[in-house]
Amino acid sequence: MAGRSWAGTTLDDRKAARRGQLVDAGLDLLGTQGSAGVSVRAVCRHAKLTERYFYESFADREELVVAVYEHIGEQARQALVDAVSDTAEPAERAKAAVRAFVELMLDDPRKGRVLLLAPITDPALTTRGIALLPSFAELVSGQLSHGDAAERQMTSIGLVGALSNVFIAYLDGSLKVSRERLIDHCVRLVLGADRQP
Amino acid sequence: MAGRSWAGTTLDDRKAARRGQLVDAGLDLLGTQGSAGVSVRAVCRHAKLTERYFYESFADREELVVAVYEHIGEQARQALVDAVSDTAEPAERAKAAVRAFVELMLDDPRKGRVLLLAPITDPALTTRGIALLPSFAELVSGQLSHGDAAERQMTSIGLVGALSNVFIAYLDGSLKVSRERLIDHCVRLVLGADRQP
DNA sequence: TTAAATTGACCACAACTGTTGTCAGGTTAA
DNA sequence: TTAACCTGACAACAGTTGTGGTCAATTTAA
Repeated sequence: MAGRSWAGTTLDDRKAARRGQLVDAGLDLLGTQGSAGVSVRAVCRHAKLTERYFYESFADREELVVAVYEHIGEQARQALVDAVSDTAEPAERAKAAVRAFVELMLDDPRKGRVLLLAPITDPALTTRGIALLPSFAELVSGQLSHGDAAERQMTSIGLVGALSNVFIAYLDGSLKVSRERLIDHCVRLVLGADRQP
Repeated sequence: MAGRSWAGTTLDDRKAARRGQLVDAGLDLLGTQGSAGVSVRAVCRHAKLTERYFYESFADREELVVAVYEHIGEQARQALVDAVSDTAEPAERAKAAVRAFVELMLDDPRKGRVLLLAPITDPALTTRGIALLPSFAELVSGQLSHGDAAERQMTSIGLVGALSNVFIAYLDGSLKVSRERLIDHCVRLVLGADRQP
């Protein structure tokens, strides 16, 4: 029986808590050491749990990685939606969205690295094409007005690449500019992505 | 004595040939299976040589990876320089450069993946900040006229990111456009990177 | 022919991986 | 207190890794 209380909490609660610890540990490792640092054993050591509990919540190493990525992805999506829902004017919306994204990543760079780097470095994510960023780009830039479908697709892909690279450079310290200038530049990228040649 | 002839060739020659085989094998693995596929043993199996000869030419797994990256980087640089040296008119130069780059990568996608993906996926490259692409961007876009140093740096980083992402999408098949449209779009990206907001 | 140099096939080591299993103890409801 | 359950620490498996070494066979210059 799952509802039976044990040590003050129910079994399901404790199981969920352990799952949370594992995801947190996964975020920590994926966000600092990258894909190679995320082994079942390392995650367990980090979460101070034994392998037993890993396989209680995840079938695979892969499943954990996906869970971490989607966990962060959901946070980012939510942050974007919140930021956008406040304002109606397009330029302001873009600015608010970019600002929300930057703040999410600067307040916790691990999240930025998971979101931007993990999908290209970890096979578990690469294979499945679980790339949330393109959908973010659509969300941010609304609908691009110029060009046909292929044109818009290229523009959107390029925009995501440009933003990612700028963020990454900022995160690893090779781009030294103020937070405000970074945001400004990214806003201009977003707004300028849809111009006639 | 190194000049002594053996089996028709000198020792140094054979050593260099083996080194070449190892680098080729490294390119093959890094360009298809990614960073994780490049282990000393896998490279040796692929090159049909034994570990002994690996350590004859490289101290580390790391050294091999760097050698592969720089090998391809040099090829790309050369292709760019050749393409640019033909024409003087800026727009034509950009077009020629982009075309040369695209052709290099399409004729051998492994090279594209090594050049674009390896520096962010392999720790041996990530750590050392061996990213040739920024210097390529400068070479391609000449000198950006607008903005101060930080502005130009952000623009350049963004441009590289945009191009990389478009290339990558093209390489893995998620972007289905003709070669000509791809080149056109990239040329517009390069030319448009340096416009006033 | 003899002695030296080169080669390739292995083997050894310790460390790590994913995954499953066992087993002694603690905690709780009955 | 007893019996059911939960927990944590391990062990075992077969595999891979980086890095080094050994040893017999081959190839050549002398």
